[in-house]
Amino acid sequence: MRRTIRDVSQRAGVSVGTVSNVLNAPHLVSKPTLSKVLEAIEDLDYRPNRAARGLQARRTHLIGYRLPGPGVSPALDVFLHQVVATAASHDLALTLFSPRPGQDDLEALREMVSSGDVDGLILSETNYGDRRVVLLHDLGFPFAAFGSSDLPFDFPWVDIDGAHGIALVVEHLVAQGHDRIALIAWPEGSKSGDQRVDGYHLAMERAGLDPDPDLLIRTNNGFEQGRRAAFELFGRKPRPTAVVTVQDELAFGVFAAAAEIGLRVGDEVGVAGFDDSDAARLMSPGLTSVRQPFEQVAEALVDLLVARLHEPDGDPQTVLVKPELVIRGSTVRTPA
Amino acid sequence: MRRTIRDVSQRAGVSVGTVSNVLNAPHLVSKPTLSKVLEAIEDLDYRPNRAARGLQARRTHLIGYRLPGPGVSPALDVFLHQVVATAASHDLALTLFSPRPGQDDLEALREMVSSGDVDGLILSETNYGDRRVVLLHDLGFPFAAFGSSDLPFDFPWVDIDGAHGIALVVEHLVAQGHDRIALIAWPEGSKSGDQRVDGYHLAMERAGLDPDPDLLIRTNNGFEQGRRAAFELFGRKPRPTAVVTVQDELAFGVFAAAAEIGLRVGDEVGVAGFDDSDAARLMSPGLTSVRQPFEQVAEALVDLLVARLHEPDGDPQTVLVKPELVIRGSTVRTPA
DNA sequence: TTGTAGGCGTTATCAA
DNA sequence: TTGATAACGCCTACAA
Repeated sequence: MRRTIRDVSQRAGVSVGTVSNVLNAPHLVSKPTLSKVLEAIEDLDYRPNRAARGLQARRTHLIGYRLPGPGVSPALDVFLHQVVATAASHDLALTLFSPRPGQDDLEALREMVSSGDVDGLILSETNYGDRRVVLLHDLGFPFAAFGSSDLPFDFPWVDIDGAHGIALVVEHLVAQGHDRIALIAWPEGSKSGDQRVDGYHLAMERAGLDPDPDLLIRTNNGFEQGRRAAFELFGRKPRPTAVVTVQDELAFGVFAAAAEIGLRVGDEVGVAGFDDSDAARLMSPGLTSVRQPFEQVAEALVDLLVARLHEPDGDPQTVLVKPELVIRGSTVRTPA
Repeated sequence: MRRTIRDVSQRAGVSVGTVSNVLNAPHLVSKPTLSKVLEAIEDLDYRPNRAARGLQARRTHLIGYRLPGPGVSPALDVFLHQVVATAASHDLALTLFSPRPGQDDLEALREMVSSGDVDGLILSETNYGDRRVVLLHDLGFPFAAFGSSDLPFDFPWVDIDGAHGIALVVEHLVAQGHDRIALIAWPEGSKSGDQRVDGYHLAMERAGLDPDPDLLIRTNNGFEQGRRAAFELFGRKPRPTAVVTVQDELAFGVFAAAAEIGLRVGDEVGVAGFDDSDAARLMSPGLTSVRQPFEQVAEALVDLLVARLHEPDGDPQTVLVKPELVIRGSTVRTPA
């Protein structure tokens, strides 16, 4: 049974205004009235109606998240869980949306904004010159983005330091005695991809290693892509001693290529990935990989958005979180 | 800029009621008025405010989904995507929730219901005697459940025919010439787990094979659990020729045990899983597994819920979808 | 400290 | 076919 504030007021023998005050400004209410009203609320299992509250306050207490396409986002469950939890702690609920068939991303966004269905938005997979960010910025609509960009204005974002992640991998490999370290990366033009390549170059340089351009291959995500790239790399003379990839699935392609050539992963060639997917843990040998702290990202995104909601004109904050290296058999030689 | 229905009515030179009719009952409006109003809507980029609409109609146009804990639900991205898309086609948006820390599932549910924040709910991981289902049924609140149960009343659910899935696996193995087929299943007491065991028994019987109780091991999810169970099974005399599991990760544990013993998966022992996870595809050999059609489930769940919303007292519908066998190297002998 | 009244944006009702 | 008006449930003034 759904109760209204009026039901409560009648049961407690007070006016609706007083009940409202109990909820929103308890310090204005006398002790006895307070407890009387609280009891009535309890008895009736009353909760304020969000729609009505939102209508009056021009706030929906809802934030929106543009759901990425299937297969795009590793650990979506972890991420969403933390977004929901953090949002709840701010008395906010999360609603998901994605463009309707035939509708483009910007239109979908514009619709979210003009319908007033949400107080703010969380974007992910931000990229160079991201038009969604430009749109929301121009409209002055509160948002926070997962991923930085290269736009001529500041906006609130949270990013994972991919350069640091790849650098951790390279450092680890160097410590293992590797000196011909190859990289399988994405084609140029994605912010997160380029960050990872930068991290590779930086770490190679710091280790005093010459980053041979022949050891950098660019390709899209995928097992087969990784396999093909690995064959190419294994054909180079001298052969790379280790292959780093910007995504786990690429690394599994490298596993396959190594097996076909008869190279033992771990002992004869080091292989590392990025994402710390389930498969990385389950594979044999396990795949050394970079774990992205999605919980932290989720929490930071909501916090940044909430800050925006409260102070739309404050300076946009940004957060860069450091990923973590998970070392497994694929980069470690088994003792003889 | 957020516009109201009043802005539109003024621009079009009609009353707000007429604008509302254009939106909700266009057949009541004359052609010229209609186009005048539509133009004004277009010009102002007007969208009705969901909160206000919901307040008046006692409908929020929001449905809620209880987010399962991280790691529980394979292919959450696929599932959510389809839920969002199907919901959108019914003019419904999806909102996620999960119990606050310290709050139990039933309380969270009760809160969703009494706040009136959502029109209906989608539950997942339904089990025997599911108290959430009982609660919502007793309250008469619209919902649809992913997973059937054993309750003394009917309710709308969608389930994947796990018995059929495991039966497909067994039939496939029999066709490959296997006759000692073991099963690693979950402990008794879960509906979906017991379904899968039933499917095993049924298919064994149909194949004229004696289901040796020594070849059925019950354990919880996990790599290590699968590995231990496999060691036990491989100790039986005569040794099973194939091991079926009710979850992929268990199967990878079997892979590991086989490798340690020196048994070649595929050639010397057949192994099959359930879920068709990414890892199943990426492993070498690939893991034969049962693919669950989560898109279909998602679509059916929303459709069932919508039916409920429109006709709360109709007979609850149920949908049982058939999973699909994906055959990979783990159950196929490589030709010599 | 408590009560009353107006309005948030929409839809439904009823009269014109 | 259209327009005026009263809800829907809540919060914020302001009055008592």
